[in-house]
Amino acid sequence: MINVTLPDGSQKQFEHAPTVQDVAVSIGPGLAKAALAGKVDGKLVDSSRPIEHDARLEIVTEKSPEALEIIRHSTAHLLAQAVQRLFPNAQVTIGPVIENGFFYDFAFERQFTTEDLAAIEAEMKKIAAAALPVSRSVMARDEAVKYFRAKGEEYKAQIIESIPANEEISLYSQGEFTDLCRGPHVPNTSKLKTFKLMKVAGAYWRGNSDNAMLSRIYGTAWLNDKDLNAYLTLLEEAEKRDHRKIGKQLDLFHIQEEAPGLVFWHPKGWSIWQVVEQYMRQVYRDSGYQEVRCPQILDKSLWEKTGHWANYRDNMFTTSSENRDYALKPMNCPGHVQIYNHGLRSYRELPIRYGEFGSCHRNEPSGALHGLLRVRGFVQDDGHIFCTEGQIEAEVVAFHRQAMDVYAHFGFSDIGLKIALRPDPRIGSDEVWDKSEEALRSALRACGVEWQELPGEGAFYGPKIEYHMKDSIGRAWQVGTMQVDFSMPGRLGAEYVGEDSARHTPVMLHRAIVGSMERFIGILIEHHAGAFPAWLAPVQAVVMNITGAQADYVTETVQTLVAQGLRVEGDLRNEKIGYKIREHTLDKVPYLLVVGDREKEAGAVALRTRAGEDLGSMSISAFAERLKSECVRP
RNA sequence: GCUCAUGUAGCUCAGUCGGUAGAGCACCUCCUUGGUAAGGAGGAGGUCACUGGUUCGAUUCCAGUCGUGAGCACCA
Repeated sequence: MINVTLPDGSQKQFEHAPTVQDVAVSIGPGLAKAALAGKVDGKLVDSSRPIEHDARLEIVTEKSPEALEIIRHSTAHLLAQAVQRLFPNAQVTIGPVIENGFFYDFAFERQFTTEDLAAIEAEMKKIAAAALPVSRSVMARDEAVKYFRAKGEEYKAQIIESIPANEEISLYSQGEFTDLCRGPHVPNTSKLKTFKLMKVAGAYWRGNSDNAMLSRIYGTAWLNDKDLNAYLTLLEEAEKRDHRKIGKQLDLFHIQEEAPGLVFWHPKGWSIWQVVEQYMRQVYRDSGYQEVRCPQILDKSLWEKTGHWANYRDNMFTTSSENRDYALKPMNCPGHVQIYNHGLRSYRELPIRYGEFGSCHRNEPSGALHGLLRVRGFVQDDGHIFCTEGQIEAEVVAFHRQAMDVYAHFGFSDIGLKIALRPDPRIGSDEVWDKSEEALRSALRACGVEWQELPGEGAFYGPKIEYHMKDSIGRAWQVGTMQVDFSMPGRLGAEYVGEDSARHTPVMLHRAIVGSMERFIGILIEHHAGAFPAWLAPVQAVVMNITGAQADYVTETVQTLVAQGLRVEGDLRNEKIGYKIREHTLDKVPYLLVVGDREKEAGAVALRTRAGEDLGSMSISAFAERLKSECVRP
């Protein structure tokens, strides 16, 4: 007798071990039809799995949170089956579920192309329509290796060989197709209704660039068409916001062939940059930093001391002159240490905080470049704090609060915190790492916030807090960072005289709030879709005349507003007012000021927002006050 | 860096099964002075990314280089 307890607490008895499906049938035909899988004592299993002892059971249907993952996983198998039907020589490798979908990597004599996708997708639809039952079987490991090798599936055999010999290997079959898989899967292929193949790409076998390049097919799968369409709409929305596209449309910046990964800032883009930089400069002042400026190019010997020359030379741009080798700085910290070292420091001076808008160059691999988001030349709002161990926590807490204020001011309220812990190749003893990691934890604890920990993700010289901010369409971007470094000050000979009149090595904190200015502005562009709030907008208002009769008045009005520090332009072109409004609306100028005889007469402007809202007529000074009030720092 | 795709006027794109190219917008000139998302007419503008090869002839086909895009790898 098997006792099955359902989520509502009710119990059902069965003579012999029932399958999940049997239990569903016993509850009702609707549930029987909807069952995708089961959760037996909290463990996900196939609906065909027998329940052999008393257990709690939850029937997984489309309404369950686990449903999507099961469907996506099964759709990955569907993809593999379709590919092998159309391309019998293609070997299967792995096909996991990822955010919003799945992929499957194949080893094939050529890469798949976009043209192949349509045929593959059609075959998938055919298999789904055939409602092939999906069945699970178990095999001993070595037997499974032989089985796949006999089928010519070398990659699959390798995967299985890496599984411990005593472990049970489960296989899933649908029609002629069998794949190694943990499962669970849907009971038959007709449960897979809403999917779409998205793109093809190369991917290294086992994620290692020394290995063969496989052909990867990405797909997405959802419970219904509505969800699929919502996802596709989101992708379209993201594409519309692409900062490379908007940067071109709004004439903010460009990148050209002669300078890959390096940005030419146009007047309007530089205007945004200046607003951000001046704001961050004020943040430096407000939080006790002294702004400094260091050379771009430094002798090789310095990079040897820091360890860069040995470990990161490939990523540094180098140059030479008169038999000396130099490198363009990839980071600002060594420079700041030189300033710190220029004089004998006392414990009384600590903490010393230096801030720089530090221009850095890193020779990123060409394939990594991406608009403003991944560049070879960039400017960081980079600061370094030299302090004692005892001062770390207070400094981290102060930084955290400041950073959160800045993000809020830029319109980001959802910030995720992560602590990246010791990586494998690293410098410094475990004791120092324990101390550093704990310092970050206790600082965040003092701030009363939650964080996630990422083992192995820290920098080689110390752990770091990462700030990830979510934008208006829910994408998270890593921006700020706070890193504890017990190593570099010692390597570069930084010291201070302590209370005991002996020399000590200070701790160094590396910190940035916006991170790279280029990247941050790219994120701002995408977050606002180019419609910047007035305080950031390159042009805050355009004054336009209806006929030539108001030209002088427009010029005067522009001068009045510009004199007050507002970014205002006039549009005196011989065009109809509708044309000018359309154009500046598309340029996403926050305020459009229309001037006809009536306004000229009254010394006023007629105000319209880029959203098309008519704010009526107001005096020039009233408008100036309105705009200024929007630009005030909190 | 790797795989695949891609590179035509300032922008967005068409086109040439090999005979040196076309649209819309933008730009310039003229007409129009019009009250809230495109008034009209005309004009100018391209060594079709670069370098080689095949060919009577290449922007078109082939190879390489560079850039860009999507992934992968990388991101101190």
